[in-house]
Amino acid sequence: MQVKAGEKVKGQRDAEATREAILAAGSELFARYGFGGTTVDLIARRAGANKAMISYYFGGKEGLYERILISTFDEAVAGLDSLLENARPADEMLRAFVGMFRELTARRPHFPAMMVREAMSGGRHLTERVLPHFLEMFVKVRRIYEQGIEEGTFRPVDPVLTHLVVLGSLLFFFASEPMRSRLIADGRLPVAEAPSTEAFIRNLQDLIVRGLAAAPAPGPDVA
Amino acid sequence: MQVKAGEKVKGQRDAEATREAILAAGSELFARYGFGGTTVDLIARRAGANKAMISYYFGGKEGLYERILISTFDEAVAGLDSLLENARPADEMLRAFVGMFRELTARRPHFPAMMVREAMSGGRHLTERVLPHFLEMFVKVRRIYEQGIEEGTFRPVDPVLTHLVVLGSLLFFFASEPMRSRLIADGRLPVAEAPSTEAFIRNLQDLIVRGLAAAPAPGPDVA
DNA sequence: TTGTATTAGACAAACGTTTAGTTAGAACAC
DNA sequence: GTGTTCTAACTAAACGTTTGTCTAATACAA
Repeated sequence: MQVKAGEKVKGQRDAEATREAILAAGSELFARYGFGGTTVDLIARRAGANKAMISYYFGGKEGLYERILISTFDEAVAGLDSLLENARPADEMLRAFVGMFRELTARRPHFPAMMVREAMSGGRHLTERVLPHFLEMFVKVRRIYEQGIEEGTFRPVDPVLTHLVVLGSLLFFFASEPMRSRLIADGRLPVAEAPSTEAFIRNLQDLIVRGLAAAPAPGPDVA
Repeated sequence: MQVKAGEKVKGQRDAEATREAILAAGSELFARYGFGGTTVDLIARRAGANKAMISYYFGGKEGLYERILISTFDEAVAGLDSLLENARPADEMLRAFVGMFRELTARRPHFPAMMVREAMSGGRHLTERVLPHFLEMFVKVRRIYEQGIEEGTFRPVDPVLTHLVVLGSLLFFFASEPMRSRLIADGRLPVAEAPSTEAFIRNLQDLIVRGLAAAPAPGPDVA
């Protein structure tokens, strides 16, 4: 992708490209197999680099993992910030949040699995440097639900519990993509191709907004 | 828990108890840290057994993992079967499914994390012996949505996409328990104690049934 | 004694990291 | 330009550790 040139004196072939290749390979493998389920050897091979380069550039396997975690979560926080800038009715905000999440995963396909893994392990690798970014994300979304209840758009539900439903749906859908594509490739599922991401997103948006509605039922469109 | 006694000749102290202890320790650690993130040494220590016992009883680490997977999924299938025996309106069935899932996790606390891990890895350990049980589960739940649409209780939604929302919510809620309890223990969350499971289940049931309703809005009770 | 249960230790393979050395571009002197 | 020096980029090999499994010996109930 984008290589910051000129900034540093280039030693040999393409320093930044190697870094990026390692980051990409690491993201993919860590997301899929977890920290313990991946070897630096495999990461290096997929990146087309020598495995010593991982220590050289990132200070080791742990350093690489943490770097990937931070940059991934940071991007999520940035997406949320731009979303919350201009206030709108809560139901629109909620739809926008789901849409934003979808765009985020288009740029960072491994964000959901990384987040789920951290959630399951109790944040084994969520160091003091990452945790604040992580928590920030949670607090910000919560405001959407509280606003919806205040303005009367939503029923008086528990914001935290409701957010867990939305977030869980999104995370699981994207994180479980490997399973779906494997089952479909093996012909073990009755469908010919994977469900479209767009259809899932629309389905979730409608389901949640309808489920939260204080009034009988709104409805921009029915799927 | 329950020890099947008398079935086999007991050699020394308590053969079955050792097996059970290993199974329990393995379930907990595999669920939390994954297959690669756990060592047989740790499992053995937590089970109070010698690590050679894992090979002795289960044919090694992989054998133990697979055994845990199978028995866990089998219990889920059994729970579903008993649920689908007596037909009721689809919205009731859906509430019952969510409730059944909750009871299942009470008996098998590590089922959600195990399932999520398999989904993320593309079923790395889902061998030919486990897969059928896994798929059976999916097909059975799908019927609930199809029935609801047929009988007019639900809007005409995509059954697979909708099920992904429900399942994802449930799996993530239970699988992410380690993260929540850690954050609360560290005082990093504004709440004093973890949200109650019952509250989450009720919240999800109401949200989904309302979100799927064809008619304006039913509602046994509002949380 | 017989057979199951259990253990400590040995073992090779796999792993992450370090090291020593090589390559090649850039900077400088002339 | 030419030659020299310097340094970042990179590699292959080695290292020490960890890991899962296997072995030989032991404990004990039947």
